[in-house]
Amino acid sequence: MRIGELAAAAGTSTKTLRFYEEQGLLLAPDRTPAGYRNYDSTALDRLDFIRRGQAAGLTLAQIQQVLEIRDGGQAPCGHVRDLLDQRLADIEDQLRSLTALCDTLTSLRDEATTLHPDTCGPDQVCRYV
Amino acid sequence: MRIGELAAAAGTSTKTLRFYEEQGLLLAPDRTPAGYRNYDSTALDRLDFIRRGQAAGLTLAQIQQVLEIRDGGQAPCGHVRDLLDQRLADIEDQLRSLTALCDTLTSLRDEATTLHPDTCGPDQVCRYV
DNA sequence: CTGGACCTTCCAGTGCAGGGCAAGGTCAAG
DNA sequence: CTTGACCTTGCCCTGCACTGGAAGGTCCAG
Repeated sequence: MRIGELAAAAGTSTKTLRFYEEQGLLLAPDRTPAGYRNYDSTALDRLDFIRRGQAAGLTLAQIQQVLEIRDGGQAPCGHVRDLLDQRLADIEDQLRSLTALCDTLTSLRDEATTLHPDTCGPDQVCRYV
Repeated sequence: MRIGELAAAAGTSTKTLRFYEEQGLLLAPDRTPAGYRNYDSTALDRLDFIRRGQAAGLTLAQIQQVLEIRDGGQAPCGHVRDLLDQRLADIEDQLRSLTALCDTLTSLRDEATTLHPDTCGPDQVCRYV
């Protein structure tokens, strides 16, 4: 399987695949005599795992760590649990601050709708913000 | 008021102030004979506005647009309303996808807690993700 | 044998919001 | 007179996940 086929199968670009290899996410595949990368089907599984990890909000560096543990022959379960816990805590923080921001913006918006524009004093930049 | 004083008063750094000036967010202040920036108190108001805009999730480029309209002598109200609307829509999207992600992660975590690590097959990278 | 699709490597840039450091000028206190 | 705190400009660096382009090699159909 050449790089273009794998990219198409995984729904990504050849650029991205070479980048992943450089970052240690994809193992360097065999090469044809001409130097072309020659992937086997496990590469696609690996890409699917990377995609699921990204969908879970992990960074490429974190995904790389998990793959490295697995490549070393160990089950990365404990590490993955820690990563998921950390992500959950981060996301709950983000949710809290986004919710607060949403409330603030909503009330700013409501003021902006009910107040007349000409009540803006020249002394302030904008009474809405 | 020199740049260090203004930075301290605004709770930011001199680097940031010079950066804002370069980006058109702060007007270029007068200079002392030695070439030092000499701010008046309106600069602090402007920085407060920038900080409020950032707190509302606007980018510096968007804040700069609002300030530019205001500097041009017009009230930026309509534009600000549009920006706030856009931000609100974006945030609601973010909230939706974060909530979904949170649910997904929570169930992944629960599986990771209840399943034994040794049920991980060697054929998959990690059954948790 | 030629054209076009594909592959290779390397270098550089994107967006956001600054941070770090160098080399030099200025000012007030001791 | 010197020390130290502050100021000036200029240039590159950060993190994240890619993306673009140049210059050249390979493979297959017509």
